[in-house]
Amino acid sequence: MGEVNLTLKDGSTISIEQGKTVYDAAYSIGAGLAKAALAGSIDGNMVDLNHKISEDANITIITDRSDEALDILRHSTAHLMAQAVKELYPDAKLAIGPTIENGFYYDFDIRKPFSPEDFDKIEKKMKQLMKEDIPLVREDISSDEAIRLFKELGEPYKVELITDLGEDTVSIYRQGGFVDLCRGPHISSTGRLKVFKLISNAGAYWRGDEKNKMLQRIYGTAFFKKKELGDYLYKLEEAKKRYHRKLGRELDLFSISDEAGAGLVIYHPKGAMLRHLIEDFEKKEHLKRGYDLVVGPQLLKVDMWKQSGHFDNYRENMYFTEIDEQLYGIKPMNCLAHMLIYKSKIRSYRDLPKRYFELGTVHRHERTGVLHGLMRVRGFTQDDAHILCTPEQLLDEINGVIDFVGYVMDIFGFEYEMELSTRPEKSIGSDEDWERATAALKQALDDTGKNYDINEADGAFYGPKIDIKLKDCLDRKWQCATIQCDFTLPDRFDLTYVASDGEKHRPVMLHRVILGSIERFIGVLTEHYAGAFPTWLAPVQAIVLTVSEKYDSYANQVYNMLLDAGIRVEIDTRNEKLGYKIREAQMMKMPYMLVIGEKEQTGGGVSPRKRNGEHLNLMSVDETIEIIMHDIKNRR
RNA sequence: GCCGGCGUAGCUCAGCUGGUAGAGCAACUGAUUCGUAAUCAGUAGGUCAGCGGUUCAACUCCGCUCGUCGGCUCCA
Repeated sequence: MGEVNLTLKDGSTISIEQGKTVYDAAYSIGAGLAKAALAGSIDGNMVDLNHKISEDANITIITDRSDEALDILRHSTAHLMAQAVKELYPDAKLAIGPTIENGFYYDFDIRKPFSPEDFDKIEKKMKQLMKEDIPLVREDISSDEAIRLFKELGEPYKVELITDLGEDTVSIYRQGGFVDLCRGPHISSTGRLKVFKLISNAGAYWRGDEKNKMLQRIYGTAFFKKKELGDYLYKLEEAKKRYHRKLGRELDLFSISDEAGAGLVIYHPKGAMLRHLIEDFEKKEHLKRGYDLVVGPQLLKVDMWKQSGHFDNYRENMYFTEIDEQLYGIKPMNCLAHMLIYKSKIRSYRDLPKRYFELGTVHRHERTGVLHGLMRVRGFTQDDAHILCTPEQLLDEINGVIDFVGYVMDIFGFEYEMELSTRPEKSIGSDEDWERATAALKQALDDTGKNYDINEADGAFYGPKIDIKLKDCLDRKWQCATIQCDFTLPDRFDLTYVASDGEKHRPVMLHRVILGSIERFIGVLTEHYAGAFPTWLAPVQAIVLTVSEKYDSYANQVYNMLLDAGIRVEIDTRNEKLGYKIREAQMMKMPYMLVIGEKEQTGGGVSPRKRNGEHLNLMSVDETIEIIMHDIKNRR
């Protein structure tokens, strides 16, 4: 046996006997490292500790401090859980068990769904298996052999996976009597899995297809240290305090009432004010960018929905109503009226682009299980626009929208992710159209210099799109802005413009929203600010608080001065102690509390207290107004 | 739509294995006139989500419906 040379991350090299393992390599660097080692990486490929090294390579030892370590730990914990489940419920069939952002899950086909009481049993079993310190052993075997093995074990899902992989060989991992198909790598034995917790269970379709059988999924998480798990669970608890429905009730912004119907939002005065402020902001920003404000009707005759294709493709999601023996569809999208506006005149290339903007309220019949607070509702208002332009103008228009999104998200302080979705299997339009539009979207994304993901085959059936997603308090992503190319509508409605050649041409259409749905945006925004809206957006910007009734008259003067200055102000002259009033205003997350007592009355001013607890000294009312106006002007 | 959890006063929650409801806060009334996150006392408030079933008896058990939460699928 010869020696092999291994190059470490820092560029130094070591040599070990050929056929020795990654663990041996780690040991030769240091006993401490060997002890901490979880796995290794050979020329960029992740491998187990007992992987035998056969030739010269670059090697990295993965310890719990490596970025990949948590993934390995969680993946192994998923196996541990699966082993526990199989021992407790031998009938359960294994499906898949990957790691996800904050943990892992494993899907099982099992007659009786899991309930939270089962979690204790499973966790207990996992702890027991952990104590047994069972080694996880990798084996590379031929696919045929693997299929035979899993057939014997009665694991049809694994057989299906291996068959679909179509590889000559696959790797399996054994831990005691438990066997799983897995790419690896894994930690070397179950004894190293100490900190884990099962979080929730849920149904999940096999391979994500609702035509397939529903499997039972258990979500869990794992960490290296108990404290990390504790921190994670604490973070989840804290996040729940920012949940927009809770804040919506506490701040009296909105409600969703059983009586009115699921998924229908009722805005209370403060929520309606917030919405008004956002809409007002949007109208101004759109006008600045050459959009025209338009308004379409709430329902249109069914013939129009047939012409647009909605009746064929979107009927399940639409509400209909019959009046005078005429069927009408309540709009689920705003595009139709915009088509009619375009068609109301002959358009020249000189008129283009046309940008029609509408704060359009739409209704969609969403399936009951998908409704979710303000994030997913049945009636919502989009900041919708349809841009009709020549093919040559397309790129500029897309760039304009992306800039617009960036500008707006910056004002609200959002980080966002962008995704490009390309042509799906079921789609219409010519290859050239798709290519040109996809290229334009991609070009525009590249021009931003920002990262973006590509979702292959995830575009709309009528065109490719860019989606922009924001995160909620639990880091779940919600699509807000979207920019979609549409090849069907200009065609179906026979939209044309006269080009310089005097001939009629088909315009290109862009469908886009910036905030998406105002409802969803308010939901995300509420969680983003934890309800403490910046002064320019706060439904109530300041509240005048009196120390006692003796100062009511002066306090009312101050209140009127702020009102005259255009500040959204309230006054609290109730017969309560100052501390009580402060507490209440604080819980309502009001940006400015203006205290008025003896000192202020004689001095002719106010003592402002800011939401963050900061006291400002006695100052004149004018000065206070100036400070608040400064916040508003700077959108703080 | 599917899988699982939950649904008790406006809010947060008690209510053991069935014997027909309780607290704190909020609300209302009264007293207190009070300086930066809760003054004290009293009063009122619930067809226990709805409907049906089992039972002498159901908030407690069963079924269905509605709503909601966590997921899956779908989507702004």
